[in-house]
Amino acid sequence: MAKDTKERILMAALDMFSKKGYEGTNIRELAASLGLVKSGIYKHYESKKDIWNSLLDRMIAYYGERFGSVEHILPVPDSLEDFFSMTMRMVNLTIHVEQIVKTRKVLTLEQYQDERARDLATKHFLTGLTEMFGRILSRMMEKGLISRDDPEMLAFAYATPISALIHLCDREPENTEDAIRKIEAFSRHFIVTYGVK
Amino acid sequence: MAKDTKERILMAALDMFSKKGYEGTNIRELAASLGLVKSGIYKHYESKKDIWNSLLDRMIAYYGERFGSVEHILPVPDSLEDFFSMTMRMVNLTIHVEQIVKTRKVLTLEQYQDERARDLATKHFLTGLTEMFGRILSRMMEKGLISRDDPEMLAFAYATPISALIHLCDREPENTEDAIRKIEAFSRHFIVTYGVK
DNA sequence: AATTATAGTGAACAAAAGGTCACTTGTCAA
DNA sequence: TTGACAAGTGACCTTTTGTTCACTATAATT
Repeated sequence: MAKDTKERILMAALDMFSKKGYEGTNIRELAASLGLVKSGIYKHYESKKDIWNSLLDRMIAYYGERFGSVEHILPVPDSLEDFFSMTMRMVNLTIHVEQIVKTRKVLTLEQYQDERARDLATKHFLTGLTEMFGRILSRMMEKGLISRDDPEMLAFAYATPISALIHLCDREPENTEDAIRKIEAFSRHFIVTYGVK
Repeated sequence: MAKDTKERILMAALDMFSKKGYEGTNIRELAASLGLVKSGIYKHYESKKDIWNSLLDRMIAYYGERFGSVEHILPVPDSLEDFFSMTMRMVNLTIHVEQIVKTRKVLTLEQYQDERARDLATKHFLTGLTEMFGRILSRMMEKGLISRDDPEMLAFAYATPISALIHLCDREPENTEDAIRKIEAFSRHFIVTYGVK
């Protein structure tokens, strides 16, 4: 009689939704993966949709924690090398933390069905990363590390190729190492192009 | 008693799959959207999976036609302005031709379920565009329009931001105009950065 | 004109889906 | 010790799902 069953259901749902999508997920299997029977689920959630909405609530809240409070520890790199390694640290995190990977997959699968998923997808895949790099690059320009340019445009040009390769890792996990090397190469190329020597 | 029912089923399936995904699509609705009853479908396809596989066959064949035969009319721009307008023409096509949009959506939704969809997704979203721009940029470097650099890297840096905004249009069609303006701005910025004045 | 293949219908079916409910069991408070 | 409550079970219900099949009507073939 675990008290954390409600939480475990949410995590199992994230797992199944990220693999089979909302429609492809069935409650029996979900319950079985937790070692209980389907009716047990309904002691914690009213319906399948309720699980879904709770999961989305969670994802939105989590996203707000990490990216929402913008100035939430924003270490400005003090060298181009620092900028590079900071990028790679972030990339490795985003690629290897299971929960983040699953979140991206779920948003990918449900973006056309659920409006909140749609909005969160845009943040995750586009505006979030871009805004973050926008602030960083802007500071780096002030510091003279990056040549003066439109920081938003540079951030977009930096974030989206990286995002594309992160998506590739989600789709083809067996090619993760290749993708990471490509991100490294891209980052270095970006620094050569826009960095101040 | 239309002879082209088989074809119409495929197009209706593309439409529904792109909206609701494979699992979310049901045969009754699919049949109804064509003005016939569900059992009629089975006169043309053995099963739902058969429809899906036929659709994938079609998408793969179509992709091969457009991108596969690489040198299939590859007009090399003879000015930077030409490169820009060529980009925008391609973008407008890819964003506004319904069938292409639906194909992207289907691949997005089924990329984790079906291996062929997965492979095609990578081509559509990443390698296809990149290879194409790689060839173009390589020629432009030879012509002295673009500064000498790694053409593959430049192509990647050019294709993926555009691809990200195409995805945005699929997700948020109401923001299509904004996205197109952003692509224009990005393309111009790219040309300023790498173009030879 | 007779026949045959093709396209489509409607009823029926088995399996799987989400969900409900009466019931048991273990935990904690009074 | 007792009572209340939360957590979990198993049987059951309804709907929806993909699929089949006997049958009809039309178009093409002999």
